[in-house]
Amino acid sequence: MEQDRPSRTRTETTMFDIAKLAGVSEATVSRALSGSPLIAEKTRMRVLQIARSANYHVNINARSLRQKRTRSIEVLIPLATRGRQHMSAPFYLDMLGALSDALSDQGYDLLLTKKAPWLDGVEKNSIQCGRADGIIIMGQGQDLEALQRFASMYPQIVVWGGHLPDHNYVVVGTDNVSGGMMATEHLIDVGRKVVGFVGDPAEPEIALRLEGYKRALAAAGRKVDDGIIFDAPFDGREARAAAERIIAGGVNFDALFCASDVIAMSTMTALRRAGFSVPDDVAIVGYDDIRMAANFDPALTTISQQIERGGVTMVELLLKLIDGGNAQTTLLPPELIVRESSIG
Amino acid sequence: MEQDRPSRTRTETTMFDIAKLAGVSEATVSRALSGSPLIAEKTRMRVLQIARSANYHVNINARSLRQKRTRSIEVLIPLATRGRQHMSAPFYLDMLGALSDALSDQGYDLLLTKKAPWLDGVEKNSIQCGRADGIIIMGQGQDLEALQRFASMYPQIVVWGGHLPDHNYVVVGTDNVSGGMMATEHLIDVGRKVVGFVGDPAEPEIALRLEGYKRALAAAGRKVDDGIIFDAPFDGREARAAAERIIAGGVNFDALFCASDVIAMSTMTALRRAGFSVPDDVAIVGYDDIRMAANFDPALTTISQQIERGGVTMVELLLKLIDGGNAQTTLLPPELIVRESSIG
DNA sequence: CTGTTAGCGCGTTCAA
DNA sequence: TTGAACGCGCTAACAG
Repeated sequence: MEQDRPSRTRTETTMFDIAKLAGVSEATVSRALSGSPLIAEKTRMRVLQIARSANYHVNINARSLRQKRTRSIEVLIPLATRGRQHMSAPFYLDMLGALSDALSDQGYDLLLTKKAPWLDGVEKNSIQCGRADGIIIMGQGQDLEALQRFASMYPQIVVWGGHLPDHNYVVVGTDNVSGGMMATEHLIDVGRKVVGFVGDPAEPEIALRLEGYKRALAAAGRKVDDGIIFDAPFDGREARAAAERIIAGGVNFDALFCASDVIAMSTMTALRRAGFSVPDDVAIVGYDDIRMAANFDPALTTISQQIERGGVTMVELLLKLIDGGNAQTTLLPPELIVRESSIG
Repeated sequence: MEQDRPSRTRTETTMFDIAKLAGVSEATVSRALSGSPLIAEKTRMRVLQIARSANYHVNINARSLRQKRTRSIEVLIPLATRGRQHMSAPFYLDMLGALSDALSDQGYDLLLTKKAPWLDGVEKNSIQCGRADGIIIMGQGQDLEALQRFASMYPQIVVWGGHLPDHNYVVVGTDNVSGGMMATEHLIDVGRKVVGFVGDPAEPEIALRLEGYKRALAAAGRKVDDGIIFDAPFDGREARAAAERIIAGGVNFDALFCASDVIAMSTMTALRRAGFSVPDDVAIVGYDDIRMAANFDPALTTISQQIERGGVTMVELLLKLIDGGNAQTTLLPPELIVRESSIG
């Protein structure tokens, strides 16, 4: 009935085999391996010993089917499919590492998917297929309504993103308004007179950073000048070209708050090529604190998001939701990392 | 017996429900949904219609258990757990994107794991647990024997890495020797007199690039000078410090072939800070062609690895192995991308 | 503490 | 072309 695949020589050993070897029932083997208290320590040791020497491993599918729980979590990352990259790809990838650690610490597997599920309606969603117990979504994306619809059907989700009014899902993220304020205040504090902004506010998190920027200006008694708010949408590849366009339009600013480190680095490169010095002519602050930021020249002043803590928090809240508990949207405090690109 | 978790209101609909709704047997529903030819087209349409409107999805665990096939592949990435990062992290992450696309094109899911399994012996290996049908391992790591042992137990693996003699597993990778030669020849061609090397040959791929470097020097009739082969092991964070140490030791070279783009960028930054110009004083060639390479200042000359094609190839070969077929180790040709860091 | 029993949801045989 | 029956490998309930 089942033909062995040619490449697989060994027959799968099953719990039945171990039970026979140990002279006990399958149930006892199951209990021994799952750490149940309902078993004599002596029996457990013997079964464990036999299982190990037979190189036996519990079949995960059977276990998941039986328990109706997969112990795996799907992580959705908004990396574009070919070529084009999300502006904050390095940040998301660092976060992926943090999530991998946090999930593995909790005994969960990580199922990685690049597509945003709400783009396809609810088809192929891994919770309903019984493939995952919950979903972590990196970034709210640009169709907030679709995300709301999705969340209303599948409550076991946690979203990394910005704290918007009236969302029906749990959000974990940095306090972007506060981060935007910190960056802008810092540029004002170091004596800059005309502080511009670079970023695409179509992304909710970026819009909040822009809001922080405006508030900081207002608090300093300065006028918001739309002429130096550069909101042309662009991804990582286009960042450099966009920066060049900005410069070509005239450098009528002496500081820029860039809404991501990738934008900041591209802008710095474009500025230097155009003959401007960073930070002498233009001071720069980025956002994210990606690994490269500290090694750039000049080292990039930026707003750090607590990646590791963010990953741990998302996992913690999601597991709470899966257990039927409540979870609160959580904003982590951003931190200003002063390096060289803003002082001097 | 099974208590519903509080958070899950809706009862899971099963194939039985669809069968009842459609007035057919479960077997018929199964056939309709799996595209079996053993079914009347009219019946299939009706069942499909009903399944869709009931928002029904086949339970993946039950299917996997029955078919002994999970349609998912585990991908192992050598990202360090906390803090320290692998030298070529950006490259591996781009490759992860390519793998995700390639697997999804073939209808496979991607299970992401950071740990190398052979470090733990064969425990927790996802093939044996029935969680994945095969494994893609990014990088051979430094314990080649352990990898060999692992491969001998689980033939369904494909490894990204260097083509070493006598490996018992399928390798996909760039021809690193040839890549190393191209980089070095290029530096010689642009007139550089003293070409050094930076990289840690404990990593097999790096060792092969170093081999290419040496061959190119020999072919040009030059002596290999160990004094300018800098092989201190370091990861992304330490790259900058290492570069500073190299410079502090005296810049008795006018070109460096850096075994990764991350190393190259850190080295360029360190050189510039020490008052040297790139490429005027020291020409630089990197390896990987990560996204940032083109946007650096100066834009980085580098050896491009065909990431997308590499991902597709690995998936293709692995699926062949899983089907019981044969697969050959495959080396893809590297390509020299000339930018600014090496000419001028 | 242990064994027996039942069934998770599905795909595949075999018989009709 | 369809249905009935079975079992994939495991764990939870129940009885002892």
